Amino acid sequence: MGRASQAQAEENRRRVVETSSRLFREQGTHVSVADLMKASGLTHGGFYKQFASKEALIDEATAHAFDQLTRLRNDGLEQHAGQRETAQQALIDTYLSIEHRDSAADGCPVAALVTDIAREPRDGEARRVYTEGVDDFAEWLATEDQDGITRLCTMLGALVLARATKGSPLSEGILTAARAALTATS
Amino acid sequence: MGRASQAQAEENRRRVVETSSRLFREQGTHVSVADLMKASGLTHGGFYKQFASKEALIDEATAHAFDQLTRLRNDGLEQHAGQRETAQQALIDTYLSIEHRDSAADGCPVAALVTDIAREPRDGEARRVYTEGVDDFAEWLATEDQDGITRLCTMLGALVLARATKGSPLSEGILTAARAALTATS
DNA sequence: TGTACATCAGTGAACGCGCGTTCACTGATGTAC
DNA sequence: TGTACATCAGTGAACGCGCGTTCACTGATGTAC
Repeated sequence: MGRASQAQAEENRRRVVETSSRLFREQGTHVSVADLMKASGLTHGGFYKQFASKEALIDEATAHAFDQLTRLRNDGLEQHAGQRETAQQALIDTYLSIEHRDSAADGCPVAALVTDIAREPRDGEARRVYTEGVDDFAEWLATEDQDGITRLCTMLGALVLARATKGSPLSEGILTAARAALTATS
Repeated sequence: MGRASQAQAEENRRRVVETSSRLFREQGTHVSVADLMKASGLTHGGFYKQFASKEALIDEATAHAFDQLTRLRNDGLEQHAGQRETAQQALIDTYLSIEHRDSAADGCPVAALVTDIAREPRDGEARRVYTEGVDDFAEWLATEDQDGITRLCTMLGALVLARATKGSPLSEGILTAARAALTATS
């Protein structure tokens, strides 16, 4: 193989963060370094040329997922010409869709990482980024009638419950009920 | 050591299920067989005299946690002399308390196991028990004005989010906001 | 611009360790007479 | 009721395997002249 160019190395590093961000959301942060590297098209030996530890990658991948979430929300606002409530309603419908339930890898990191983050070290970077992400999301979801935190709790609760009960008709029922509740009150 | 009596063996088995049910809720189902046995006061070698596999123990421990939850709800109803809405409100306040946030081991399995169950095999016993448990809980929480599923989503979402953001003031804010929302609408 | 050589991204094998599971063994328990 | 012996719950060492991390090596890349 030999040495990769600086541009190639940078591109490889980006791909590892991107891939890990997806696999962590899909399967949890227990995914092994070897699997993450293989999914990125590399061998696992080179991992420590790019990252100090697996923990450091978890921090970066978490930040990456939250950047994506912020971008997605901003795009939504722009698409609805700055109409806050319309953009919120559109995001809620997407959030509580069967597609989102079935593709955690591309989905909301607040929901996908909630348990893994609760078990991360209290002073870690991943937790800091996560908490900040929850705060931002709640602010974005707020209406005149209801605070955004409660709406986020209902959305996230519905999504993780629908994932845990997938295979039973209850799963779709959860999404439908939460969608109805979050449409009626806004 | 030598052979334990039938009564002792039964008692040991019960203790392993009980201990595992707590540790799984606190730390997830990744807790090792050796740790579970040690926490139950036994050595890990004897595990397979009592259980077919770790998977089988997860099934039993999940069922045990849900039995406990059902009992707790029934006790609540009894304590409030069958007054449904009063019992519901009392449970909601306990559910969204800092004590519940900080003691997942004794707490609600719907919240504690939500991610682990989503990653369990689709046709497993643990998933079946979990889904049934969600259904029962939702039914118990229903009011004339609101379906129980949405209330459960908000409660569970708030609890897991409060756990993931623990250490930040946001964590207490989440519990307070959800408590207010679930008191206003009932 | 062309040549000589130091750098270092990526490889693949290895490290100690903990996992779920198996097994030969122990000796008090439970049973048959 | 007392004795002889088969049973089997629990022990502790071992199994193959995958984990996070380390390291000697390769050879194209980047740099100094």
